[in-house]
Amino acid sequence: MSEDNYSLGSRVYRTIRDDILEGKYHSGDELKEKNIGDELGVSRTPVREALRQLELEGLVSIVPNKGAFVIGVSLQDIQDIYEIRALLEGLCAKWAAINISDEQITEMDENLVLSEFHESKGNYEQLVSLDNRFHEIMYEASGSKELKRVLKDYHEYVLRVRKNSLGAAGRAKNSTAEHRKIAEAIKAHDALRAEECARTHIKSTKENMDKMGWENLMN
Amino acid sequence: MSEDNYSLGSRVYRTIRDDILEGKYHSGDELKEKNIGDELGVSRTPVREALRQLELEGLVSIVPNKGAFVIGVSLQDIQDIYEIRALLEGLCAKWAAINISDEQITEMDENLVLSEFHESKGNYEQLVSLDNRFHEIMYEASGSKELKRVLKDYHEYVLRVRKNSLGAAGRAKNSTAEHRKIAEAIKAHDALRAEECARTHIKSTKENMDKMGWENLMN
DNA sequence: TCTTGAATAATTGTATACAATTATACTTGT
DNA sequence: ACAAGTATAATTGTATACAATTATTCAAGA
Repeated sequence: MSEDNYSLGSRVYRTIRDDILEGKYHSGDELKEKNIGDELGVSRTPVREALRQLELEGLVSIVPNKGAFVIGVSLQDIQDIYEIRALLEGLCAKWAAINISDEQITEMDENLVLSEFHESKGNYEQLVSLDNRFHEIMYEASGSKELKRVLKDYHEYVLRVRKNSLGAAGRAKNSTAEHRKIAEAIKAHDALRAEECARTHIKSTKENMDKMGWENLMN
Repeated sequence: MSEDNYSLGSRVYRTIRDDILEGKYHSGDELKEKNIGDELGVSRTPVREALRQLELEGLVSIVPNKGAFVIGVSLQDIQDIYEIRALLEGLCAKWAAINISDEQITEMDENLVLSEFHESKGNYEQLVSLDNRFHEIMYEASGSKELKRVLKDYHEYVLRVRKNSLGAAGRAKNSTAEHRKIAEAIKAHDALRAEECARTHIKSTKENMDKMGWENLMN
Protein backbone atom coordinates (compact mmCIF):
# COMPACT_ATOMS: atom_id res chain seq x y z
CA MET A 1 0.00 0.00 0.00
CA SER A 2 3.02 2.28 0.31
CA GLU A 3 1.55 4.25 3.18
CA ASP A 4 3.47 7.53 3.34
CA ASN A 5 4.47 7.34 6.97
CA TYR A 6 6.91 10.19 7.30
CA SER A 7 7.19 12.24 10.43
CA LEU A 8 5.67 15.69 10.44
CA GLY A 9 9.17 17.16 10.59
CA SER A 10 10.17 15.45 7.35
CA ARG A 11 6.99 16.55 5.65
CA VAL A 12 7.50 20.15 6.72
CA TYR A 13 11.12 19.99 5.59
CA ARG A 14 10.19 18.75 2.13
CA THR A 15 7.39 21.26 1.76
CA ILE A 16 9.52 24.28 2.59
CA ARG A 17 12.46 22.95 0.60
CA ASP A 18 10.33 22.39 -2.49
CA ASP A 19 8.84 25.85 -2.13
CA ILE A 20 12.33 27.36 -2.01
CA LEU A 21 13.66 25.32 -4.93
CA GLU A 22 10.54 25.97 -7.00
CA GLY A 23 11.00 29.68 -6.44
CA LYS A 24 7.87 30.15 -4.36
CA TYR A 25 9.96 31.86 -1.72
CA HIS A 26 12.55 34.46 -2.58
CA SER A 27 15.87 35.32 -1.07
CA GLY A 28 15.40 37.34 2.11
CA ASP A 29 11.87 36.14 2.85
CA GLU A 30 11.33 35.51 6.54
CA LEU A 31 10.02 32.13 7.60
CA LYS A 32 8.10 32.45 10.86
CA GLU A 33 7.67 29.26 12.78
CA LYS A 34 4.09 29.96 13.80
CA ASN A 35 2.94 30.94 10.31
CA ILE A 36 4.35 27.83 8.69
CA GLY A 37 3.03 25.63 11.47
CA ASP A 38 -0.46 27.09 11.10
CA GLU A 39 -0.41 26.67 7.33
CA LEU A 40 0.63 23.05 7.57
CA GLY A 41 -1.45 22.28 10.63
CA VAL A 42 1.44 21.38 12.92
CA SER A 43 3.06 22.89 15.97
CA ARG A 44 6.31 24.84 16.02
CA THR A 45 8.42 21.84 17.01
CA PRO A 46 8.53 20.05 13.64
CA VAL A 47 8.83 23.41 11.88
CA ARG A 48 11.92 24.23 13.88
CA GLU A 49 13.47 20.89 13.03
CA ALA A 50 12.84 21.53 9.35
CA LEU A 51 14.30 25.02 9.48
CA ARG A 52 17.43 23.77 11.21
CA GLN A 53 17.90 21.17 8.49
CA LEU A 54 17.42 23.75 5.77
CA GLU A 55 20.00 25.94 7.46
CA LEU A 56 22.55 23.12 7.37
CA GLU A 57 21.86 22.78 3.68
CA GLY A 58 22.45 26.48 3.16
CA LEU A 59 18.96 27.11 1.80
CA VAL A 60 18.00 29.13 4.86
CA SER A 61 19.89 31.40 7.23
CA ILE A 62 19.00 31.41 10.89
CA VAL A 63 19.83 34.52 12.88
CA PRO A 64 19.70 33.72 16.59
CA ASN A 65 16.70 35.22 18.34
CA LYS A 66 15.63 36.89 15.11
CA GLY A 67 14.36 34.28 12.73
CA ALA A 68 14.89 32.18 9.64
CA PHE A 69 15.46 33.84 6.29
CA VAL A 70 15.43 32.28 2.86
CA ILE A 71 18.77 32.08 1.09
CA GLY A 72 17.83 29.83 -1.80
CA VAL A 73 19.97 29.02 -4.80
CA SER A 74 21.23 32.06 -6.64
CA LEU A 75 22.08 32.35 -10.32
CA GLN A 76 25.76 32.33 -9.41
CA ASP A 77 25.25 29.23 -7.28
CA ILE A 78 23.58 27.43 -10.17
CA GLN A 79 26.36 28.33 -12.58
CA ASP A 80 28.93 27.07 -10.07
CA ILE A 81 26.92 23.91 -9.55
CA TYR A 82 27.03 23.16 -13.27
CA GLU A 83 30.82 23.34 -13.23
CA ILE A 84 30.96 21.11 -10.17
CA ARG A 85 28.48 18.68 -11.68
CA ALA A 86 30.43 18.49 -14.94
CA LEU A 87 33.32 16.98 -13.00
CA LEU A 88 31.31 14.85 -10.61
CA GLU A 89 28.81 13.43 -13.09
CA GLY A 90 31.87 12.43 -15.10
CA LEU A 91 33.33 10.64 -12.12
CA CYS A 92 29.94 9.10 -11.41
CA ALA A 93 29.58 7.75 -14.95
CA LYS A 94 33.09 6.34 -14.75
CA TRP A 95 32.26 4.42 -11.59
CA ALA A 96 28.85 3.41 -12.90
CA ALA A 97 30.56 1.86 -15.94
CA ILE A 98 32.46 -0.35 -13.54
CA ASN A 99 29.78 -1.14 -11.00
CA ILE A 100 26.41 -1.07 -12.75
CA SER A 101 24.16 -4.11 -12.30
CA ASP A 102 22.11 -5.85 -14.97
CA GLU A 103 18.90 -4.61 -13.39
CA GLN A 104 20.17 -1.05 -13.50
CA ILE A 105 21.14 -1.46 -17.16
CA THR A 106 17.63 -2.65 -17.89
CA GLU A 107 16.09 0.30 -16.09
CA MET A 108 18.35 2.68 -18.00
CA ASP A 109 17.27 1.13 -21.29
CA GLU A 110 13.62 1.49 -20.37
CA ASN A 111 14.25 5.05 -19.35
CA LEU A 112 15.80 5.83 -22.71
CA VAL A 113 12.97 4.27 -24.70
CA LEU A 114 10.42 6.25 -22.74
CA SER A 115 12.46 9.43 -23.02
CA GLU A 116 12.69 9.10 -26.79
CA PHE A 117 8.96 8.44 -26.97
CA HIS A 118 7.94 11.41 -24.88
CA GLU A 119 10.52 13.59 -26.57
CA SER A 120 8.94 12.87 -29.95
CA LYS A 121 5.51 13.71 -28.49
CA GLY A 122 6.70 16.88 -26.83
CA ASN A 123 5.65 15.77 -23.36
CA TYR A 124 8.05 17.94 -21.44
CA GLU A 125 6.66 17.22 -18.00
CA GLN A 126 7.39 13.51 -18.39
CA LEU A 127 10.82 14.33 -19.81
CA VAL A 128 11.81 16.25 -16.70
CA SER A 129 10.76 13.32 -14.59
CA LEU A 130 12.61 10.83 -16.80
CA ASP A 131 15.69 13.05 -16.74
CA ASN A 132 15.53 12.99 -12.94
CA ARG A 133 15.34 9.24 -12.96
CA PHE A 134 18.12 8.74 -15.51
CA HIS A 135 20.57 10.62 -13.37
CA GLU A 136 19.39 8.91 -10.22
CA ILE A 137 19.97 5.49 -11.75
CA MET A 138 23.49 6.54 -12.62
CA TYR A 139 24.11 7.91 -9.12
CA GLU A 140 22.90 4.65 -7.69
CA ALA A 141 24.97 2.61 -10.12
CA SER A 142 28.15 4.43 -9.15
CA GLY A 143 28.06 2.56 -5.86
CA SER A 144 29.29 5.62 -4.00
CA LYS A 145 27.19 6.88 -1.12
CA GLU A 146 28.93 10.25 -1.01
CA LEU A 147 28.85 10.89 -4.74
CA LYS A 148 25.19 9.95 -4.84
CA ARG A 149 24.32 12.30 -2.02
CA VAL A 150 26.09 15.36 -3.36
CA LEU A 151 24.91 14.84 -6.93
CA LYS A 152 21.32 14.22 -5.90
CA ASP A 153 21.29 17.46 -3.92
CA TYR A 154 22.83 19.47 -6.72
CA HIS A 155 20.50 17.97 -9.29
CA GLU A 156 17.59 19.12 -7.17
CA TYR A 157 19.08 22.56 -6.63
CA VAL A 158 19.04 23.23 -10.36
CA LEU A 159 15.54 21.84 -10.89
CA ARG A 160 14.06 25.17 -11.77
CA VAL A 161 16.43 25.98 -14.64
CA ARG A 162 16.38 22.38 -15.84
CA LYS A 163 12.62 22.51 -16.22
CA ASN A 164 12.79 25.67 -18.25
CA SER A 165 15.68 24.39 -20.31
CA LEU A 166 14.08 21.08 -21.24
CA GLY A 167 10.89 22.86 -22.16
CA ALA A 168 12.66 24.71 -24.96
CA ALA A 169 12.61 23.24 -28.44
CA GLY A 170 15.72 21.34 -29.45
CA ARG A 171 17.32 20.90 -26.07
CA ALA A 172 15.20 17.92 -25.05
CA LYS A 173 16.23 16.01 -28.17
CA ASN A 174 19.91 16.70 -27.59
CA SER A 175 19.65 15.83 -23.92
CA THR A 176 18.04 12.46 -24.62
CA ALA A 177 20.64 11.70 -27.28
CA GLU A 178 23.39 12.53 -24.82
CA HIS A 179 21.80 10.27 -22.23
CA ARG A 180 21.89 7.44 -24.75
CA LYS A 181 25.58 8.01 -25.41
CA ILE A 182 26.35 7.91 -21.71
CA ALA A 183 24.27 4.77 -21.28
CA GLU A 184 25.98 3.03 -24.20
CA ALA A 185 29.39 3.74 -22.73
CA ILE A 186 28.31 2.54 -19.29
CA LYS A 187 26.76 -0.62 -20.74
CA ALA A 188 30.00 -1.29 -22.61
CA HIS A 189 31.83 -0.82 -19.29
CA ASP A 190 33.95 1.80 -21.03
CA ALA A 191 34.73 3.93 -18.00
CA LEU A 192 36.74 6.63 -19.71
CA ARG A 193 34.22 7.15 -22.50
CA ALA A 194 31.37 7.21 -19.99
CA GLU A 195 33.18 9.86 -17.99
CA GLU A 196 33.78 11.98 -21.06
CA CYS A 197 30.18 11.66 -22.28
CA ALA A 198 28.73 12.59 -18.91
CA ARG A 199 31.04 15.56 -18.55
CA THR A 200 30.15 16.72 -22.03
CA HIS A 201 26.44 16.28 -21.28
CA ILE A 202 26.56 18.67 -18.34
CA LYS A 203 28.77 21.09 -20.20
CA SER A 204 26.42 21.17 -23.16
CA THR A 205 23.44 21.62 -20.86
CA LYS A 206 25.15 24.64 -19.40
CA GLU A 207 26.11 26.00 -22.81
CA ASN A 208 22.51 25.68 -23.91
CA MET A 209 21.50 27.72 -20.90
CA ASP A 210 24.11 30.33 -21.76
CA LYS A 211 22.45 30.64 -25.15
CA MET A 212 18.93 30.79 -23.73
CA GLY A 213 19.92 33.46 -21.23
CA TRP A 214 19.99 32.64 -17.56
CA GLU A 215 17.58 35.38 -16.61
CA ASN A 216 14.84 33.66 -18.61
CA LEU A 217 15.59 30.35 -16.92
CA MET A 218 15.32 31.75 -13.41
CA ASN A 219 11.76 33.04 -13.59
CA MET B 1 35.67 39.54 23.16
CA SER B 2 34.33 36.97 20.68
CA GLU B 3 31.66 35.73 23.06
CA ASP B 4 30.59 32.29 21.85
CA ASN B 5 26.87 32.89 21.69
CA TYR B 6 25.63 29.81 19.87
CA SER B 7 22.30 28.22 20.58
CA LEU B 8 22.24 25.01 22.56
CA GLY B 9 21.14 23.17 19.44
CA SER B 10 24.25 24.26 17.54
CA ARG B 11 26.47 23.29 20.43
CA VAL B 12 24.92 19.85 20.67
CA TYR B 13 25.21 19.43 16.91
CA ARG B 14 28.90 20.24 16.91
CA THR B 15 29.61 18.05 19.90
CA ILE B 16 27.96 14.95 18.45
CA ARG B 17 29.38 15.62 15.01
CA ASP B 18 32.91 15.97 16.34
CA ASP B 19 32.50 12.79 18.35
CA ILE B 20 31.42 10.93 15.23
CA LEU B 21 34.19 12.34 13.04
CA GLU B 22 36.83 11.74 15.72
CA GLY B 23 35.75 8.12 15.91
CA LYS B 24 34.38 8.33 19.45
CA TYR B 25 31.14 6.80 18.21
CA HIS B 26 31.10 3.82 15.91
CA SER B 27 28.78 2.83 13.13
CA GLY B 28 25.59 1.35 14.53
CA ASP B 29 25.81 3.06 17.92
CA GLU B 30 22.43 4.27 19.12
CA LEU B 31 22.11 7.91 20.11
CA LYS B 32 19.36 8.30 22.69
CA GLU B 33 17.96 11.76 23.07
CA LYS B 34 17.71 11.64 26.84
CA ASN B 35 21.21 10.28 27.37
CA ILE B 36 22.83 12.93 25.21
CA GLY B 37 20.71 15.65 26.76
CA ASP B 38 21.68 14.58 30.27
CA GLU B 39 25.36 14.43 29.37
CA LEU B 40 25.31 17.90 27.89
CA GLY B 41 22.91 19.35 30.43
CA VAL B 42 20.15 20.26 28.00
CA SER B 43 16.65 19.03 27.29
CA ARG B 44 15.66 16.74 24.44
CA THR B 45 14.56 19.59 22.17
CA PRO B 46 18.00 20.84 21.10
CA VAL B 47 19.25 17.25 20.93
CA ARG B 48 16.51 16.36 18.47
CA GLU B 49 17.37 19.35 16.31
CA ALA B 50 21.00 18.27 16.25
CA LEU B 51 20.14 14.68 15.37
CA ARG B 52 17.89 15.81 12.53
CA GLN B 53 20.74 17.90 11.12
CA LEU B 54 23.17 15.02 11.39
CA GLU B 55 20.69 12.82 9.58
CA LEU B 56 20.53 15.29 6.70
CA GLU B 57 24.31 15.15 6.53
CA GLY B 58 24.25 11.37 6.38
CA LEU B 59 26.28 10.96 9.56
CA VAL B 60 23.29 9.53 11.41
CA SER B 61 20.32 7.44 10.38
CA ILE B 62 16.96 8.08 12.01
CA VAL B 63 14.48 5.21 12.07
CA PRO B 64 11.03 6.59 12.85
CA ASN B 65 9.83 5.73 16.34
CA LYS B 66 12.99 3.71 16.92
CA GLY B 67 15.89 6.05 17.30
CA ALA B 68 19.01 7.60 15.84
CA PHE B 69 21.93 5.41 14.83
CA VAL B 70 25.45 6.44 13.93
CA ILE B 71 26.40 5.98 10.30
CA GLY B 72 29.69 7.87 10.29
CA VAL B 73 32.22 7.98 7.50
CA SER B 74 33.37 4.57 6.35
CA LEU B 75 36.71 3.67 4.81
CA GLN B 76 35.00 3.37 1.43
CA ASP B 77 33.41 6.80 1.92
CA ILE B 78 36.79 8.33 2.67
CA GLN B 79 38.40 6.78 -0.38
CA ASP B 80 35.54 8.08 -2.52
CA ILE B 81 35.85 11.49 -0.94
CA TYR B 82 39.52 11.68 -1.92
CA GLU B 83 38.59 11.06 -5.56
CA ILE B 84 35.87 13.69 -5.36
CA ARG B 85 38.17 16.13 -3.65
CA ALA B 86 40.90 15.62 -6.24
CA LEU B 87 38.54 17.06 -8.83
CA LEU B 88 36.93 19.74 -6.68
CA GLU B 89 40.06 21.04 -5.00
CA GLY B 90 41.43 21.40 -8.52
CA LEU B 91 38.40 23.43 -9.57
CA CYS B 92 38.68 25.42 -6.36
CA ALA B 93 42.34 26.28 -6.94
CA LYS B 94 41.50 27.29 -10.50
CA TRP B 95 38.86 29.72 -9.31
CA ALA B 96 41.03 30.91 -6.45
CA ALA B 97 43.76 31.79 -8.95
CA ILE B 98 41.26 34.10 -10.60
CA ASN B 99 39.50 35.57 -7.58
CA ILE B 100 41.96 35.63 -4.70
CA SER B 101 42.38 38.94 -2.85
CA ASP B 102 45.62 40.50 -1.67
CA GLU B 103 44.66 39.87 1.94
CA GLN B 104 44.09 36.21 1.19
CA ILE B 105 47.45 35.97 -0.56
CA THR B 106 49.10 37.44 2.52
CA GLU B 107 47.35 34.97 4.78
CA MET B 108 48.43 32.11 2.55
CA ASP B 109 52.04 33.28 2.68
CA GLU B 110 51.93 33.47 6.46
CA ASN B 111 50.37 30.05 6.58
CA LEU B 112 53.18 28.60 4.48
CA VAL B 113 55.93 30.18 6.58
CA LEU B 114 54.39 28.82 9.74
CA SER B 115 53.84 25.42 8.18
CA GLU B 116 57.46 25.15 7.12
CA PHE B 117 58.56 26.22 10.58
CA HIS B 118 56.41 23.71 12.45
CA GLU B 119 57.23 21.03 9.90
CA SER B 120 60.92 21.43 10.63
CA LYS B 121 60.17 21.24 14.35
CA GLY B 122 57.94 18.20 14.01
CA ASN B 123 54.95 19.92 15.60
CA TYR B 124 52.31 17.77 13.98
CA GLU B 125 49.37 19.16 15.92
CA GLN B 126 50.00 22.65 14.61
CA LEU B 127 50.53 21.25 11.14
CA VAL B 128 47.06 19.71 11.09
CA SER B 129 45.60 23.03 12.14
CA LEU B 130 47.60 24.92 9.51
CA ASP B 131 46.59 22.41 6.87
CA ASN B 132 42.95 23.03 7.82
CA ARG B 133 43.46 26.72 7.45
CA PHE B 134 45.36 26.54 4.16
CA HIS B 135 42.52 24.72 2.49
CA GLU B 136 39.93 27.00 4.05
CA ILE B 137 41.67 30.07 2.68
CA MET B 138 41.60 28.50 -0.75
CA TYR B 139 37.92 27.59 -0.43
CA GLU B 140 37.17 31.15 0.59
CA ALA B 141 39.30 32.56 -2.22
CA SER B 142 37.42 30.55 -4.83
CA GLY B 143 34.48 32.89 -4.33
CA SER B 144 32.05 30.00 -4.70
CA LYS B 145 29.59 29.42 -1.89
CA GLU B 146 28.71 25.92 -3.07
CA LEU B 147 32.26 24.77 -3.67
CA LYS B 148 33.28 26.10 -0.29
CA ARG B 149 30.48 24.30 1.48
CA VAL B 150 31.02 20.90 -0.07
CA LEU B 151 34.81 21.02 0.25
CA LYS B 152 34.69 22.19 3.84
CA ASP B 153 32.43 19.30 4.75
CA TYR B 154 34.56 16.75 2.97
CA HIS B 155 37.74 18.11 4.46
CA GLU B 156 36.19 17.62 7.89
CA TYR B 157 34.93 14.16 7.04
CA VAL B 158 38.49 12.94 6.42
CA LEU B 159 39.95 14.64 9.50
CA ARG B 160 40.74 11.39 11.22
CA VAL B 161 42.89 9.91 8.46
CA ARG B 162 44.49 13.29 7.72
CA LYS B 163 45.69 13.54 11.30
CA ASN B 164 47.24 10.11 11.17
CA SER B 165 48.75 10.74 7.77
CA LEU B 166 50.38 14.05 8.65
CA GLY B 167 51.80 12.50 11.80
CA ALA B 168 53.88 10.11 9.75
CA ALA B 169 57.44 11.03 8.86
CA GLY B 170 57.93 12.42 5.37
CA ARG B 171 54.35 13.14 4.46
CA ALA B 172 54.17 16.46 6.30
CA LYS B 173 57.18 17.77 4.39
CA ASN B 174 55.71 16.76 1.04
CA SER B 175 52.34 18.18 1.95
CA THR B 176 53.77 21.56 2.86
CA ALA B 177 55.83 21.62 -0.31
CA GLU B 178 52.74 20.85 -2.35
CA HIS B 179 50.85 23.63 -0.59
CA ARG B 180 53.60 26.03 -1.62
CA LYS B 181 53.34 24.96 -5.23
CA ILE B 182 49.59 25.49 -5.20
CA ALA B 183 50.01 28.89 -3.55
CA GLU B 184 52.65 29.97 -6.07
CA ALA B 185 50.36 29.09 -8.97
CA ILE B 186 47.43 30.89 -7.38
CA LYS B 187 49.55 33.97 -6.64
CA ALA B 188 50.71 33.98 -10.26
CA HIS B 189 47.03 33.78 -11.27
CA ASP B 190 47.94 30.73 -13.31
CA ALA B 191 44.59 28.99 -13.11
CA LEU B 192 45.47 25.84 -15.03
CA ARG B 193 48.66 25.23 -13.10
CA ALA B 194 46.87 25.86 -9.80
CA GLU B 195 44.23 23.34 -10.77
CA GLU B 196 46.82 20.75 -11.69
CA CYS B 197 48.85 21.30 -8.50
CA ALA B 198 45.80 21.03 -6.26
CA ARG B 199 44.60 17.92 -7.99
CA THR B 200 48.03 16.36 -7.69
CA HIS B 201 48.19 17.33 -4.02
CA ILE B 202 45.04 15.39 -3.17
CA LYS B 203 46.07 12.48 -5.35
CA SER B 204 49.43 12.25 -3.68
CA THR B 205 47.85 12.49 -0.26
CA LYS B 206 45.70 9.53 -1.17
CA GLU B 207 48.63 7.59 -2.62
CA ASN B 208 50.54 8.15 0.58
CA MET B 209 47.61 6.71 2.49
CA ASP B 210 47.55 3.73 0.16
CA LYS B 211 51.16 3.11 1.09
CA MET B 212 50.58 3.57 4.81
CA GLY B 213 47.63 1.20 4.77
CA TRP B 214 44.14 2.54 5.35
CA GLU B 215 43.47 0.26 8.27
CA ASN B 216 46.22 1.97 10.26
CA LEU B 217 44.80 5.38 9.41
CA MET B 218 41.29 4.56 10.62
CA ASN B 219 42.15 3.67 14.21
C1' DT C 1 13.48 -25.35 28.60
C1' DC C 2 11.36 -22.78 25.35
C1' DT C 3 7.62 -20.02 23.63
C1' DT C 4 3.90 -16.94 24.05
C1' DG C 5 1.59 -13.05 25.66
C1' DA C 6 0.41 -9.52 28.81
C1' DA C 7 2.01 -5.96 31.77
C1' DT C 8 5.41 -2.60 32.39
C1' DA C 9 9.01 0.45 31.21
C1' DA C 10 11.56 3.15 28.02
C1' DT C 11 11.76 5.96 24.01
C1' DT C 12 10.26 8.76 20.42
C1' DG C 13 6.84 12.28 18.25
C1' DT C 14 4.31 16.28 18.96
C1' DA C 15 2.24 20.02 21.36
C1' DT C 16 2.34 23.35 24.73
C1' DA C 17 4.16 26.30 28.55
C1' DC C 18 7.23 29.64 29.91
C1' DA C 19 11.39 32.51 29.79
C1' DA C 20 14.31 35.53 27.04
C1' DT C 21 14.79 38.40 23.34
C1' DT C 22 13.31 41.41 19.73
C1' DA C 23 9.86 44.20 17.30
C1' DT C 24 6.01 47.37 17.44
C1' DA C 25 3.00 50.88 19.15
C1' DC C 26 2.13 54.49 21.95
C1' DT C 27 2.93 58.33 24.87
C1' DT C 28 5.15 62.31 26.24
C1' DG C 29 7.93 66.18 25.90
C1' DT C 30 10.14 69.51 23.06
C1' DA D 1 5.92 67.19 13.63
C1' DC D 2 9.56 64.60 15.54
C1' DA D 3 12.48 61.94 18.95
C1' DA D 4 13.14 59.33 22.81
C1' DG D 5 11.63 56.30 25.97
C1' DT D 6 8.44 52.99 27.72
C1' DA D 7 4.86 49.71 27.64
C1' DT D 8 3.01 46.08 24.89
C1' DA D 9 3.01 42.51 21.61
C1' DA D 10 5.23 39.15 18.83
C1' DT D 11 8.79 35.83 18.18
C1' DT D 12 12.29 32.74 19.25
C1' DG D 13 14.78 29.37 22.60
C1' DT D 14 14.26 25.81 25.74
C1' DA D 15 11.99 22.71 28.81
C1' DT D 16 8.33 19.89 29.89
C1' DA D 17 3.90 17.33 29.38
C1' DC D 18 1.49 13.90 27.19
C1' DA D 19 0.32 10.59 23.57
C1' DA D 20 1.95 6.93 20.54
C1' DT D 21 5.09 3.54 19.66
C1' DT D 22 8.58 0.24 20.72
C1' DA D 23 11.37 -2.54 23.96
C1' DT D 24 11.69 -5.27 28.06
C1' DT D 25 10.32 -8.12 31.75
C1' DC D 26 8.17 -11.84 33.59
C1' DA D 27 4.84 -15.23 34.34
C1' DA D 28 2.13 -19.11 32.51
C1' DG D 29 1.63 -22.97 29.67
C1' DA D 30 3.19 -26.53 26.50
